[in-house]
Amino acid sequence: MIEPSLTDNSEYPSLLIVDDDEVFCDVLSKALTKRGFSITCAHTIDDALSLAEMSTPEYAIVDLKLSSESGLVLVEKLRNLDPGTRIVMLTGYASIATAVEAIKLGATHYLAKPVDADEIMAAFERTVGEANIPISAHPLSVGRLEWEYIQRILTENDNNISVTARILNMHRRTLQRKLAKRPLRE
Amino acid sequence: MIEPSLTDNSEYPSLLIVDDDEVFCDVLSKALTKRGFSITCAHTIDDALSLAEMSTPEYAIVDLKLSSESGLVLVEKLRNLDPGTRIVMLTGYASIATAVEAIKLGATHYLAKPVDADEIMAAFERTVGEANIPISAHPLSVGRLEWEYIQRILTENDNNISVTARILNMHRRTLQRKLAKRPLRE
DNA sequence: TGGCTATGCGACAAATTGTCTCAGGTATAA
DNA sequence: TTATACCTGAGACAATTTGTCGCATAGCCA
Repeated sequence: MIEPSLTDNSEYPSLLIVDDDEVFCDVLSKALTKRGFSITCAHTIDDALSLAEMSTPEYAIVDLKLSSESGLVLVEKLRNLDPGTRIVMLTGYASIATAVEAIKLGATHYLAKPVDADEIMAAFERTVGEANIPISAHPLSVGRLEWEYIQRILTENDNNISVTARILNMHRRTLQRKLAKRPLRE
Repeated sequence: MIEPSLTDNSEYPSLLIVDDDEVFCDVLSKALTKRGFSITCAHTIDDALSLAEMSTPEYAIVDLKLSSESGLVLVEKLRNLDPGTRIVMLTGYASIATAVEAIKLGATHYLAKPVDADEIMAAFERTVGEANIPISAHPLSVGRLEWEYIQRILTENDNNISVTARILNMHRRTLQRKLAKRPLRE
């Protein structure tokens, strides 16, 4: 569903939110409007593209897991439309593999849900280097390691679950279930 | 310690390995020499820079956690010396935040240890989008990966099972049982 | 000796996997 | 169009693996 903002021609910077979770879009939309953005929401890649082609947004927030297709392709297309667009990729299924891919495709930043509006704002502002990232003292938990590894093989194989399961010598049903679960925090 | 390769002027592509773990450097060095690279190793950022300034490497493998400083600054500097250098960042303490930063600084890829030489090779080759050519020989099965990882953390902690279990966020009883089982092949 | 921690292992419940099975989807070749 | 060959999500149920407790033993240190 396309929901053009009522303040399209405003002086406020335009920001496109793309997420299939409508509730999430609404909440985020309100929070960012209050912070001075002119918000537009889209719930599918096609809608997002239509909107962006009409008027390329200055900022964009894209969810990685959009129904069928990956939000990654949208990042690439938005970038092609306007290399100046600042894009933050958001996802509840964060992994190093997709983060690497997102940044290489031109995303400005990559954040794991849950996030709040302030973190997103900070992500838009940030430039390389000025962040002093603590090198985590602790190694990944085995569960997390497994998640990262699976994600890596999965992206290397075009997100083909069957192939990945075979490569990993793991039952497809099991892979399905692991992927359905959110990655454990930490 | 600076260890210039004996085949500096060879026809082989030059590859600089920067990791403070000497054993790891040696092992990796041998594996990559066999694959046709002219390897040089450095264990500190300063050494790495000295070497790179003398002759910028075509490829580089940089560990994130180098003694005091972060390997991230090295990525940036190597890139400044020669934007064409392909850099893979490696780390036993992977996190999404550092992965994002590494890629933004110009790293070609970011991998969590344990990795094998083939995976690193694949990372060098890969470019955005065209990703999936690697009929990677045989990535480790998740079970095998877990075993390798557990062994590493275990030795890093003096073979203390209780401590390792806590770090890995895994029940001690479970770790006991996993260790009791022999490592599954493949 | 008491306090603290590590270790091995038995037992049972809780959770995760392996298997099998269906019911679509999506290509491609005949 | 039909056939063939994949891929995918999901239900159901048994087989395994984990999480949890508990307990006895052992080393260390004040």
